[in-house]
Amino acid sequence: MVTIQDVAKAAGVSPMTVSHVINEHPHVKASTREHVLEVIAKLDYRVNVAARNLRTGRTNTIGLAVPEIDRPYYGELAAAIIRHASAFNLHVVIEQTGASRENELDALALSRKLMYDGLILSTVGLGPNDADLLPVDYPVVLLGERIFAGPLDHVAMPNVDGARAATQELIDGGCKRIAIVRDNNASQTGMSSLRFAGYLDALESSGIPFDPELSVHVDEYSLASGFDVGMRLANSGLSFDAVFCITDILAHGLLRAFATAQVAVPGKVRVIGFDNIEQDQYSVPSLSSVDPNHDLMAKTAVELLVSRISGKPRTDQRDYVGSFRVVTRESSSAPAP
Amino acid sequence: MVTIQDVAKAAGVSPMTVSHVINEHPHVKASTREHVLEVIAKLDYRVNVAARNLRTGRTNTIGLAVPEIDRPYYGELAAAIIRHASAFNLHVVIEQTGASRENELDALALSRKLMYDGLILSTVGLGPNDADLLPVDYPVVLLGERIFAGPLDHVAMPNVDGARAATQELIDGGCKRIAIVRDNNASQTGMSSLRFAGYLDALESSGIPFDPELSVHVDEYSLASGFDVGMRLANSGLSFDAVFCITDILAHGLLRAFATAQVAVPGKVRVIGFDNIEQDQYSVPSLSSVDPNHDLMAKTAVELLVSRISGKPRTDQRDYVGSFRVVTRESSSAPAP
DNA sequence: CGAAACGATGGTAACGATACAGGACGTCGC
DNA sequence: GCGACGTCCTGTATCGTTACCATCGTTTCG
Repeated sequence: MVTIQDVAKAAGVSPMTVSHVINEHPHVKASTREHVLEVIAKLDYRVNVAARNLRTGRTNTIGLAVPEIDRPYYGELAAAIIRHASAFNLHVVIEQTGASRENELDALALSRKLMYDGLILSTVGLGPNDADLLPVDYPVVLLGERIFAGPLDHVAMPNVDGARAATQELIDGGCKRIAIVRDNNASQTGMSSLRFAGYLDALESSGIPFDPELSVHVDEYSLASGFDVGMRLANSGLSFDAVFCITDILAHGLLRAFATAQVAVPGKVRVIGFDNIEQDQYSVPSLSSVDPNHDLMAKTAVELLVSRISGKPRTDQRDYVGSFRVVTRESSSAPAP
Repeated sequence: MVTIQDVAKAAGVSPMTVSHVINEHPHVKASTREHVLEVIAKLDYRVNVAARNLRTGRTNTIGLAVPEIDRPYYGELAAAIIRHASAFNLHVVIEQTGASRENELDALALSRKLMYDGLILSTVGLGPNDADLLPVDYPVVLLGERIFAGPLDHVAMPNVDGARAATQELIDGGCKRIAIVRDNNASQTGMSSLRFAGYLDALESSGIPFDPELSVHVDEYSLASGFDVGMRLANSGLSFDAVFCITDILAHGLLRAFATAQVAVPGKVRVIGFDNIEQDQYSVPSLSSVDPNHDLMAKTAVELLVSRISGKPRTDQRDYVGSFRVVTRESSSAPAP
């Protein structure tokens, strides 16, 4: 392996000068720089990142812990985060936590092994009781719900407002019996509860009573669960004229179930989701949704993390709650005559 | 920061003993181990990964370079690779190359900076002329086409056979005018050409003449392109009774276009894709596809890479070509009476 | 009973880069 | 003419860990 020493020797300068050239420090004569660069090219020298990391105490790498990277929502988020991180010369390591509490904590532990300069953690499994386990002295940005009282930076979706607007969209379409599909996590702080709260809000302000029978539950956010719940609803004998799925992936599973069960959407039942994943535009029918502006969330999270990494003191814990807009598509529109 | 020295001092042993404990070396008395572990826990000591990397020359991290992580195919692949890599205690850094040649080369360069122990490279942008740029002395597994003559390990999909089988599925369904949607990359070695070859094969062995008008092209593999091409086909006035899309993502865009243009699938036109992404089961209509067994490919790629990393000489460059099966769903089945 | 083998521990020297401090030289201002 | 400052370059001392080898008991076995 060719080291910085070898380059220095071959170029007739000190290792420090080579280092200065590599790191684009000023105060290196143009001719020297050229020459060193030539030698670097000739010897095919590559910096040893491990050595640099050890010396500088930085890795230029951040961790991104998400439940599963093959869910479209997280895929799109990860893509955006990687893109924004690369603007700061940061690499991104993806940890799949499978929404398990242990794995989320593992990701944190890794960060603190100095493997990452910081961590963006999409919490799903952690609960309020885990607040103590979170490091205060380490750059972490939580993406998702504000579960903790602790002083951590936080980028959240407009869950309550978005869900209220989604429900309102259905109400505005004349629907009165609006089912909601959510997960059965009892936590009061999770996404599910927040979106449920928005749904209740919207019902209440329109004077529509909430029917507990119309709140149906899934175990996980997947197409398969959405399909199951769609089938259950279709065959339940319940009367309903709309469904709000708290994530798009559930909605797509449910749409498929309704197609199979011959429940016309939007003819008989209107459907709306949340997340505005790309697929929404291309399903049959296309899916109305709440667009939380992934890209901006990703950008915000990265910037927040970068500012922590570069040493901003944690005195001012910051919360960012994104904006949203409702995107109306076929699934919640009046059917063509 | 608490170092191994601090632990050693506090435990009354040498740093080496602590190191042995951490790395689970044998020949440490159980009581000593216990005690050291206690001290580690008490001091909240964490290994400094950078120092370890420097000393051992390994990072326990591999790179995965894919065009875009938010495409379902790559998302599913990445999820599988991360899962399999973690069985070897390897972390995965994802680089998005955007299918550009430069970025693919960059990913390689990073690897050689010893940032990664090895690289799984999903080539799309590189061409046969770039063979020289590929390192022979570095663990790399190519995922995708065998573009290079060079001695690199390689995990490929059964492109030709899979495409032949997909086309045959349509022929078996009685179709005679079968369109193909592929990209307009002229390279003879790329996925597009291979799948096209399989398509031609199938036509020929059934004595169906190939009509160049039925070969339509896209710029990229995306829902949007699939939609465009679907619209173009629907409005082209061409007569066709089936479409083979060389990736599922194109097929889903196309299905949506056909829904919009009121081209009945499978009633009027049958459609089949390639990749068998999860979404295929849940679209309306559900999409027939060729399943290349992602998970096995991911497993193979990781294992191949691991064997190179652990020093197997590169004398026996290995090619692995996966198996496949055709999954028949609504889009290529006789419509319900 | 002595030699060999083994189990448990520790000393030393890197791994390859950069932080820091400082030296040599030239230029500028007054 | 002389100090002050800026430019360009270099020597030294680590960063925290593990590889390698040595050491010292203790056990085993012929």
